[in-house]
Amino acid sequence: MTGLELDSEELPTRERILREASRLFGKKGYHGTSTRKIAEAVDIRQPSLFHHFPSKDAIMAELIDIDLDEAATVAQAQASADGSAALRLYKYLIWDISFICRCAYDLTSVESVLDDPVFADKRARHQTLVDARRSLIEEAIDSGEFVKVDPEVAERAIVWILRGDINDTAGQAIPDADVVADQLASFILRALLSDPSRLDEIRVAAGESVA
Amino acid sequence: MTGLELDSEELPTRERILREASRLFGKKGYHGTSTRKIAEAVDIRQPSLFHHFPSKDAIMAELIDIDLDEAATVAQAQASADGSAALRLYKYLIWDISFICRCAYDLTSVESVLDDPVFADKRARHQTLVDARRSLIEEAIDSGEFVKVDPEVAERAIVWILRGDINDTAGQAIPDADVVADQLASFILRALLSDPSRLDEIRVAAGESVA
DNA sequence: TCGGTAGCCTATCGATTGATAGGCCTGGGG
DNA sequence: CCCCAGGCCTATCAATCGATAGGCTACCGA
Repeated sequence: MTGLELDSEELPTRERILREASRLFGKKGYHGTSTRKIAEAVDIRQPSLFHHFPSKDAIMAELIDIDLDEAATVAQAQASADGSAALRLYKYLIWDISFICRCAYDLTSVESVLDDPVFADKRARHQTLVDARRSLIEEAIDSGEFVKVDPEVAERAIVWILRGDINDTAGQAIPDADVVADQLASFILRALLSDPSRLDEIRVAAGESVA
Repeated sequence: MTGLELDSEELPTRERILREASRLFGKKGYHGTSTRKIAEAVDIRQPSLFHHFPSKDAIMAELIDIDLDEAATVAQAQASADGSAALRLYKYLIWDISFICRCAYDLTSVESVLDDPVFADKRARHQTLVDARRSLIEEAIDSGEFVKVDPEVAERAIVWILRGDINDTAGQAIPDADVVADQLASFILRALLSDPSRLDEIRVAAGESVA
C-alpha cells in the first residue's frame, strides 16, 4: 500500500491533472479534449497546467508509460517462464484486467494514439508487449493446448476484449476487479482451449500461484 | 450489384469525401482530423467540402448511419426470429463481420463518437442494435445453449471483438472476408457454448440458410 | 442564344487551440 | 529581516479550427 488513501481534493495538483486528463481523454478522445477542459476539471486556470507538464503531449506520454510499463513487464515475464502456456496466458490476463480495473486512470485513449508520430518513441515498448502476448498464444497453439486458430485472429480478439474492459471500467476503481478479471479471462480461455474442461484446473492453478 | 465498380479517381467527389474522411477519422480520430486534411486527401480545396456536406459533423453523421442502419436491421431480424438463439447470434455475427470487411468505409470512429452530444440523435438507433444483440445473448444463456455467464460481460467481449475487426480491417476490402468472419464468429461461439462440439453443426446450419 | 445551376476556386471570418510572458502571493532558510 | 523558489494567476500570442462570401467556369434545357 502506498499510504495515499487521500481524498481526491487533497491529492497533489499534478496527480489530479493526470486523473482528470485521463478521464477526459477516455471520454472525448485525446484531440477532442482541450487543455482548458482539463484545467476546468482540476479547477485551476489553463496556463497553470504548464507548471506541471511541459505540454499536453507530455500528459498523454505519462499515461502511456503508466499503461505500458507494468503490462509489458508482466507479459514478458510470463512469456519467458516455464510450464503450461495456457496457464501463463491466463495469469497474464488476470493480472492485466485487474490492473485495468484498479487503475486510478482511464487508459482508454492510450492505444488509440500509439500510431500517432508524436508518440513514436513509445512504440518499441508497446511492441515488446505485443510480441510477448503473441509468443504465449503461439506456444499454446503449437503445443496443442489451444485449438488450431490463426494466432493473428486470436490475439486481435484478446487485445480488443482487454481494450473494451479498459473503456468500460477504467478510472472507476471497480470493487470486484477479481470477479471481472476471472470472467473475461475465462471467456478467452474457453474460446481457445482444445479441451475446455481444463479451464477449472487452470483457474485453480493460477489461484494457488498467486496465494 | 450497383454497377459502380469505378476506379477510385472516377468516383463522384461526394463519395470520395466519405471514403477519405472515414479513413482519416479511423486513423487519427474524428477530432484529430481537420477538414483541410480531408480536402487534401480528396485533392480539392477545403471550402469545397461544404458544397457536398453542410458541416464536418454531417460527414460523420452519414458514416454513422451507414454503420448502424443495416446492422440494426439484421440484428433485430435475428433477435425476433425463431429457432436456436446460438445459431441466430452466429448468423448475425457472420453478417456483421462480413459487412465490416467488405465495407468501403473505415467505420472505426463511429462507436467512439456516439457518446458525443452532437450525435445524440443517432443514439436511439444504436440502442436498438445493442438491445437486439443483448436479447440474443440472454436467450441463448437462458435456454442453456450458452454457459451461465454474465450477459454484460459476454456482450462487451463480443462488441469489442467486432470493433477490433473494424479497426484492423476496415476500408481495405478484405478479399477473404468469409474466412475472417467464420474465424471470429467461431471464437465467440466457442467461448459461450455449453457444448462446444455443437459449433460445427451451427456453422453448417448457418451456411445452408445462406446458400 | 441565354439563364441558371453545379462545382470548384480564392479570400477571409470569428472562435478555439496549445503555449508563453510576466506579475502576485506564500512559506521556508539564511 | 530579506531572498527566492514554487505555484498560481491574468493577459496575450501565433496557429489552426470549421465555416461563409462571392467570383469563375462548364454544362444543360428552353
